[in-house]
Amino acid sequence: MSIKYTIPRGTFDVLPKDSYKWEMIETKFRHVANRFGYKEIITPIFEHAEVFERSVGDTSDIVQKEMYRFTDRKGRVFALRPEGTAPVIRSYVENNLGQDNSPTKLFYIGPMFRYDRPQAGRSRQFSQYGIECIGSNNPYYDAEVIQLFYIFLKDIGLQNFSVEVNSVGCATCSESYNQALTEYFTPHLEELCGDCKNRINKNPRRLLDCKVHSCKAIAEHAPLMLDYLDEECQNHFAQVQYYLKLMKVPFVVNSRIVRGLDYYTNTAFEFINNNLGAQNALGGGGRYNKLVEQFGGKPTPGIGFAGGLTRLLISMENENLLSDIEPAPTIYFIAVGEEATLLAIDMIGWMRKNFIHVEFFPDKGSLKAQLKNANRLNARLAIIIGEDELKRNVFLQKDLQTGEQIEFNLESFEELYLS
RNA sequence: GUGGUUGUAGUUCAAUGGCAGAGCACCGGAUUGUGGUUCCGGGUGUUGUGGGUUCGAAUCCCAUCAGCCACCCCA
Repeated sequence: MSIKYTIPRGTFDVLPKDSYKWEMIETKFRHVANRFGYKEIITPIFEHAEVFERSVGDTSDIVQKEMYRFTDRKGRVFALRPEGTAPVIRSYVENNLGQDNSPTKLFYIGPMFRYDRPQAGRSRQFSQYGIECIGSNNPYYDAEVIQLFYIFLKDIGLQNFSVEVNSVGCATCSESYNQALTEYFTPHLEELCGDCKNRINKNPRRLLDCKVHSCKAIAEHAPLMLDYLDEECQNHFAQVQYYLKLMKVPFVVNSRIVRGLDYYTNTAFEFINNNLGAQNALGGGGRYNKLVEQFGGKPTPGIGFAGGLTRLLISMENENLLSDIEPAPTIYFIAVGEEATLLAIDMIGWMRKNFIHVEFFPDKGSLKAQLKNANRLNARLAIIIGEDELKRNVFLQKDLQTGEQIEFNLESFEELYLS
């Protein structure tokens, strides 16, 4: 008896027709990151659960509802990583990466896991690419991080997205702002939705984000974070914008950006693509000046972003950036008869050693079927060797675009294909 | 976690409770050794899964799984 297995909910296989697109995007990202001086870091897919609980915030949805937690044989509690920053900071501190004075620039690409109801652009295992710049509070780096993301998307050819920036302030302005918000919303308490009634004390900032109409109307006139920044934070934000203009990165200030992870301070930003539907964020990030300390390192500022690979692919598909780039073979080899096949195996081995993309299907059937297949694979040339050619010590090379067919001596084979 | 919606061939989709079909793709032939165009032929299926109602279920009912959409959350 055989059982048919199915893939776990909210996951997907990246099939050959798509995997080369993934690879292409990853390669482009690596190139851009390298150009900016970022180096790749690869951390495990699971960590001690505490790594996330303490940094992402133990009241956040990610930790409370969405983390894949498990216990190993010795009772240690681990979690599949729901995001990339915390592991990088853990590694930064654990390995003392901040030795030289300049900021440490790291990037990563890999799968993340969150237990959530699947939807377009949202799955339980998803791939993120991201960078972290650790060791400087210079607003230049805030701008540089945003610039890198921007250049990466432009590099890939994406047109339709916008950059939104905000500042959520440091701990001090954050506190006075939260207070102002609570004061503003409390008189309206009865008009708010149930969720917002709960949120008002826990995290009043979330009320700004609520999609319920009545709440939205009230929130419209709520005090703005930007008005509660202290002088230092105001300055910082102004300089970030100044540098962004200098870098010619178009952006808008959106004072409503509220990041879902607790560790953000000062600069917060999102890259939005409105063709994506409800899950419209291509990526986002911000500054986290207290995070390294939280992990037991000495006080060190940092900033970074993370983007979703699948969402990027969806956006690119929408803008038709992914057609016709599947790699096609240079040569399709056809051998007819046993003796010719033996010779073919030898010749094909030589070609592959010499970096030529050769396709060969010894059991494909008739010459007709073989050529049909060559055509489907979009091969440039076909090499044909049958009994007749073998006798005369030659092989046929057919140009599959023009149909032109030339006969070559077998001896000239290596010389012909060396260039 | 909540609400809505969909599930039929490889794929896109048809089929009043009454023989499960079409386009594309695929395979074979016309041409026994020459592709892309053309012509001829071939349906490749556990109707997501499991129950129930019925003489009879792709169709109605229940459950379940999965996709999609929105909430939520965020990448």
